[in-house]
Amino acid sequence: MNPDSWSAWQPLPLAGPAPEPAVLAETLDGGQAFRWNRIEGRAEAVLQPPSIPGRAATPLAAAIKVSGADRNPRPTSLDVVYRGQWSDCLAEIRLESDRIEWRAPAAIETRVAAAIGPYFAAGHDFHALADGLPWRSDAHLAACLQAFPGLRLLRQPFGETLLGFLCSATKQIVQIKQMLALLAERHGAPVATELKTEARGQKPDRICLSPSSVLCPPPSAALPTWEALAALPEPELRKCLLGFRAKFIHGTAQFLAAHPGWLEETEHLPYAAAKERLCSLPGVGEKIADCVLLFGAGRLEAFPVDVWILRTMTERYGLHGWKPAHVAHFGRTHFGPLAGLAQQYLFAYERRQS
DNA sequence: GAGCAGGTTTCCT
DNA sequence: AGGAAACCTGCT
Repeated sequence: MNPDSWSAWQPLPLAGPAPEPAVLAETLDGGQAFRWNRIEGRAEAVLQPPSIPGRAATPLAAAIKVSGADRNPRPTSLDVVYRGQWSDCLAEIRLESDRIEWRAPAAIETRVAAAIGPYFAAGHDFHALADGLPWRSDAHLAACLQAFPGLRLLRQPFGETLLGFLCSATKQIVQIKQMLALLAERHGAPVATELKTEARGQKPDRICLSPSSVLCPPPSAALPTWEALAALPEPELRKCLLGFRAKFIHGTAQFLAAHPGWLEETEHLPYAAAKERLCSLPGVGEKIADCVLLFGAGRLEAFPVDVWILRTMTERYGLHGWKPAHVAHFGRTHFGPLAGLAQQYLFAYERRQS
């Protein structure tokens, strides 16, 4: 077996409807997670355009599609591949017409196979869950649900989610991704060193980051553990573009190092208790705590209020002049125990508008 | 070159 | 309690 190779593509069975490309993009790269990047479509994908049911691909149509793909970077569904990482896993995801497929470096395939289902909360049918939201009496919510069919919440590793959102204060997604990539590259453990061999020997995939990116090589290191972060002096952290967040991350790392097991206990506490504990960490307020619990602990009652949600609730729900804390309370009572799921749809919708 | 960005903390009234 | 200002830094 060649350790440099990738496993075969295999289906990722997710409960609920398959997302369309834009919805998959929103799920992986829309602010829940910061470690997914769209990579260039592969030759194999371009040469095998999907046969769309009901629209048989004539040779001419196929030829047009292929030549069009050559000139035009706009991807067809099979061209779209995302590469992402979490804990000590690295995987690629692509969208078939009716399902999601994944693959991993062959050397870590077993590990990824065991972890990818939980990461995607594969057993949760979010579409069915969303039916329990008050969309029947809330026209805007109904529009948001309809606009993003197949949108999912991820269930990321708790500690990594905390790190990601500690980086998020007044930063855009691209910049957060840069910080985390830098942290991983400089202070994280390599995930699949075999890949580096492959990347050197063959043509590496291009990483697509919106602005001219700091990140040319595809990331292949895990994020640093909190233990590793605790061993770093704060100036070292500042070198990773963290700015004033470095102090918070340093402080949190010191606290966690002094309280073994604290993070894992927090992860399994009920929502209110977990949130209270998270908010006691330096740099963690209500918003970040809710994000960590929603995206890193599966607490669907968490209702993070960021500027997008604030805008939504102000403009579309008429809550002019409300403070974030009041908006959060309104959201939890109006949307109920799945408020966090509603939040994700509202968030995606609002972002698309601008 | 000034202003701003998916937030929290601190310092005010 | 509630409302500014400060905190870093890279990008437009």
